[in-house]
Amino acid sequence: MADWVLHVDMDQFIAAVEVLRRPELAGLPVIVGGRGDPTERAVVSTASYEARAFGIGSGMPLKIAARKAPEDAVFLPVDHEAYESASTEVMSSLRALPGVVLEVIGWDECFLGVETDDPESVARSAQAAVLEATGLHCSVGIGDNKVRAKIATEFGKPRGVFRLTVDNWFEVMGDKPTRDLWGVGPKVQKRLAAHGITTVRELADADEDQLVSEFGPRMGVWYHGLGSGLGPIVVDPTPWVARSHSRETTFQQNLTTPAEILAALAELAGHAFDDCADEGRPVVRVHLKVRYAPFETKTFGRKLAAPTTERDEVIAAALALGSTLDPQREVRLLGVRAEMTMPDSGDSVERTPVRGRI
DNA sequence: TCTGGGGTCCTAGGACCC
DNA sequence: TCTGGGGTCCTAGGACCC
Repeated sequence: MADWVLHVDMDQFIAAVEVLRRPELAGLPVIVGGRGDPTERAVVSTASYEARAFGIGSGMPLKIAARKAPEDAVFLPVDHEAYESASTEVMSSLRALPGVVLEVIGWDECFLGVETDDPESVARSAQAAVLEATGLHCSVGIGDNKVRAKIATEFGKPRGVFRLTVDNWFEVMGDKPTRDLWGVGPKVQKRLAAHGITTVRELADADEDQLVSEFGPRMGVWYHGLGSGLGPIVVDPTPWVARSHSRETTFQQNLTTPAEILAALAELAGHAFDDCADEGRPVVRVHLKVRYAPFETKTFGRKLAAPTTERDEVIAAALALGSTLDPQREVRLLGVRAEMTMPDSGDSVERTPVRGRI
């Protein structure tokens, strides 16, 4: 028996949840984002496969999506609670599978660790369990580590299963652009290309010292290994613990006066503090994010003199940071992040340098 | 043509200490 | 007249993910 990593990813999760509770939307282009008003400043969270056929995708401004969408397209507001509860059902149905360890990595995806000689059979059981419990479909990637399992899923979509291991890695991925690797975005793709590295195979064959001098000791080694599909194998069921909470808002009309900006900051800081307080942990640091119109973003923060559980102190810290903003410029987005103390847990966990939850 | 909101982690460089 | 070298902490910024 061998150890396998399965990556379970829901198909068009948010759109599927919406269609499930409104069966009359089945087969229509469904676009979920913002408050569901395509004339507002907001972006697409998820588009159904029918909408994707018109070139609409996640992250696209709703205004653009509206232009591409056909007459019968349906725009819906984001309903976090509905997706949260669907997500919980999905995860519990998977956790109930015999012999699996589950690590949640997002609303609609997770890793399963399992020891078996027939990972495809486990994958099919996972799909059946999720469908039975929720009426939703998912795809499953099978790998000999997390990186390969995660990438395999894309080849399984929709509703399929795909296996990617050291044996077929280069055959499947060798000629693909580096951008197809998990953790390589547009910027890193460009910096790699500047070194003559454009494909996965070229990344694997690259000189590691050169990558280290370009990206630093950690990321250089990580990217080099990524070319060969190397990655961690341990699936960690420990519940995820937030390190910080933030609130941000894009204003439909830009803010123009210091008074408006300070009022908005105080409100956001209060919400961010409350999110931390709900976890019973003090705030150690406050960050500000500001997007000046039209589109220049600045972030900066300050460590507090001491960890605090006082709401007023966190708001005061945010306002103090806010007083450094340029009063001459219009503000289109403000965000406040509150970082919390970490619970004592012997912080020796080895992390994967892929940003976001893992 | 217009670009959300919620997160995490890495790196460079300055400050400061010995 | 020439200003080390190592370590740690902090801040700002960048990049990526869902």
